Amino acid sequence: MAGVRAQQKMKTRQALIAAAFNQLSAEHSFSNLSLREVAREAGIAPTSFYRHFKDMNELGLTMVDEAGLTLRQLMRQARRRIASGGSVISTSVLTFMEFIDNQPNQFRLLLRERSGTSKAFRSAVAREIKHFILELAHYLEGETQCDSHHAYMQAEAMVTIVFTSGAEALDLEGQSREELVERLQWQLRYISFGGYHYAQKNSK
Amino acid sequence: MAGVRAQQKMKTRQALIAAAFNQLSAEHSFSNLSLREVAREAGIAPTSFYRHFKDMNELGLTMVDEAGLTLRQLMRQARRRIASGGSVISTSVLTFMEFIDNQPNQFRLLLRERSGTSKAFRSAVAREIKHFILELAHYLEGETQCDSHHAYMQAEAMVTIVFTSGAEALDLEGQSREELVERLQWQLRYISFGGYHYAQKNSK
DNA sequence: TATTTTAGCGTACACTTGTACGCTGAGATT
DNA sequence: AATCTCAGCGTACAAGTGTACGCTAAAATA
Repeated sequence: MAGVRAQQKMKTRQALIAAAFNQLSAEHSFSNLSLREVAREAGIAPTSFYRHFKDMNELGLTMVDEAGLTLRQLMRQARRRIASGGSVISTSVLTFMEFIDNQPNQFRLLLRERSGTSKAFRSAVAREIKHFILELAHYLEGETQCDSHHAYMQAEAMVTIVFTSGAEALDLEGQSREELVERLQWQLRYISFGGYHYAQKNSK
Repeated sequence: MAGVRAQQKMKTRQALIAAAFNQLSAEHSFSNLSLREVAREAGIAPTSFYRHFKDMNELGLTMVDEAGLTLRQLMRQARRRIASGGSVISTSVLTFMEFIDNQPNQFRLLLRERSGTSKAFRSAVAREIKHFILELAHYLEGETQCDSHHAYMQAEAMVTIVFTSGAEALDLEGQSREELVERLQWQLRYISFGGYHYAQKNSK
């Protein structure tokens, strides 16, 4: 019961996903990908694509899931680093920047399809980002004892800013990138401080 | 010297631009547009397109400029409203939401091409948004006497959040949209308050 | 061992795309 | 009035697209 067959199928399925991610770049978004080119890079005939996915859309949604998974692993990693004594803000930012450097195409997918042309994609990405926000909100709530609604809004604002800065970071290197990170950290402090203030005020 | 000729040319040029904007929608982004379809809607032969633009790219950049212009007019309008006694935050948010309702496709263009597949587009959009940020930063600097670097970072964070909320607003209506606006306003208050605090602290 | 299942292939087809090329006729210029 | 300019057209083509259909061989099942 080795399942030689199923194993091989999984392998080319992964090859398709890998090929698709690989064809994403600064100049190539998901909607630019063609079934035929993806199949070609994965080493199968165009028509064999359908043995794995009904559609390019189905492939894409799978890719969003994969990127979401990476994002969650990232969060866990950041939490570990913070727990072992890192500054919250700079550790989080650093971790996120590593994500962008290591998996730029996963990030690009989330970034672009968040406001892309398919509602299914937009919802899928929104769902992944919401996980991210909720995690952060939960953390903030525990840490600062503010009410949960304020914690959520604070987390949402932070994630928004981190994401957008990530997008800009994709086009930058070296000095100007460090400046970006610096700005981002200040902006997070603004939100943190302001959020703390209003949450306190409101809880009275 | 009526310039009948030039006048007519301008007219079909505008028809092309209008057709292109019209074909943008939630399900259709600029890179999905085809030269032929745009020409068809504008009522000219595909090959006549080249009498006006070298490229679809050139058309697109023109469209970004136009959207940027709208954005600047918007700012002026918001300033007038504030000057005549409106709350800064709620007036700004309201004005921006009007933009999204009135010119959703101009907004979509800026939103998507900001992280799109053409560097030229990304830079063009970034330039327009930078105007927006600088205007706001200037206003904040004058209003709160904080140092200009902090004012800039504050403005940048605000614009980022407003833009992203705008993107979400495109998919929402009624109740949930009002909730979004409510959240957005809180988030802006966070930044405003936090920004004020750090700017003060730093200027000593 | 005989039978069924299925991942992958090749061919074929109907479309759509961008754009090269040369023509025309109505304004502009002289 | 004679000439020039040029916005718009029609034809044509090569390239690329998604996918329907039927085949094959190897793995799975009986």
